[in-house]
Amino acid sequence: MSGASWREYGVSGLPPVLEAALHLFAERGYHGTSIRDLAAGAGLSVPGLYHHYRSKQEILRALLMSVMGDLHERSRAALASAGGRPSRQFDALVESLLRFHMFRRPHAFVASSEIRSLDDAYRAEYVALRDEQQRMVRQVVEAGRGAGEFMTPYPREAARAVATLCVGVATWYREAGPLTPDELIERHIVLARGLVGAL
Amino acid sequence: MSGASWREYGVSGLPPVLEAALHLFAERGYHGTSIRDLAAGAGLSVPGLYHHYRSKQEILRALLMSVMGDLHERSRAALASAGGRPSRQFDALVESLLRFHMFRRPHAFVASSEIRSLDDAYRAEYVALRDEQQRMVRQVVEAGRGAGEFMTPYPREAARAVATLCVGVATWYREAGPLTPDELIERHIVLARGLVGAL
DNA sequence: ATGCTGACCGAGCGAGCGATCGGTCGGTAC
DNA sequence: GTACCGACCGATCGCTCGCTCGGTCAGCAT
Repeated sequence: MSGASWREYGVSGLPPVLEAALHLFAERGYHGTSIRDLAAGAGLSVPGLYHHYRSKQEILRALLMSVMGDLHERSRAALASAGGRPSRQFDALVESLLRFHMFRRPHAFVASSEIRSLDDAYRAEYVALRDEQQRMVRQVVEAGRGAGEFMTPYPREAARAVATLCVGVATWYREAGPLTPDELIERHIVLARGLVGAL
Repeated sequence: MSGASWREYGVSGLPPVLEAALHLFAERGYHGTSIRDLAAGAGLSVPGLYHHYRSKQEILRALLMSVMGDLHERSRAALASAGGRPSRQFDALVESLLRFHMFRRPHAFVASSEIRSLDDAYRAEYVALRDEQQRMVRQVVEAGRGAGEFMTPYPREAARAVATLCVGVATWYREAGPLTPDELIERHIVLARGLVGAL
């Protein structure tokens, strides 16, 4: 999760409690999952679980922060590996977002659907990370327009649409689908380029 | 909600209990909302609420079905009002989807985020409605490609992207935003046309 | 006047909730 | 050998959950 390439996705390396929380939250939601479900999923007793985390809320926070940290690290790595041209940066960033939302599908799904279950204090720091992510896309799109590489008349809306498109992958992607991940990525990069009016 | 034009959005006309459920579910989610919250929101006692609905689950079902029914009716009306050319049908369908996700934002949000809280039996009938909605977009895109009006090499993925784009509006749209609804709709129709390669 | 019906409510049920108490146990340090 | 530590558990706390029981009461028909 740390030194690896932004394109590589192995096991997610989450601590056992968070791994269990991930799948339970994805299936039933935070409020639909009890502390006993979490303990059973992690192979622990209820007090055993409280030995590792101070509250149910802290489990949610630790999970969301870990997921957003991973996404953020990969996005920055993708941008950094793409050289100076905005159109190349755009392709890399979109590819990275697509891969993340395919190969970390439950992670991304829980991260976006359980923001509202976070306590106010935690939510603020989380939303800051999420906005920074959005800003990365917007800045690349605006840079591309400035460089004459993207022709969209609405760079702000186009950037948001690109982000929506990538994030939306987590709602429908299935491993058993008719297309390979690489085929899907290629097609969606084409769609994303269409959104920003790439030449 | 019944005989009106697909472009018009007044008060949503939901029964009081469902109106309360809508706002509470949007804010805290189904499992995060108690039957006491619902009763208080509707100005009723707990047994008073059970006089109108047999269970909490049935309240969720009634709400989601009402929302999907409205969406479906408007989409069909939009298509029917657009004449025979696929590109006109596409514009009308996209506009209708965008309007719905702007002016019925909490409705659409709850409908998409609380599917998993529906019991299996109810979920099946709901998903059927949702798939039919998706199919309407796909058929228009494929018809447009067949008629030589859309040039996308990936009609299936483009159709899904258009639907994702429209549905995504419900996650970020705010009345207080810098653009008027009509401006937003115009820009997003341009983006959607870009996705399908409209001429 | 009586009886019926639809719309409600106060009180409270058993079950399950998140969280905590006071432990036990296998290791490591000295 | 003994003192300590992190990792964990059985039992149980006070509370809230979805739901129900046994009513009340206004309005209307007979």
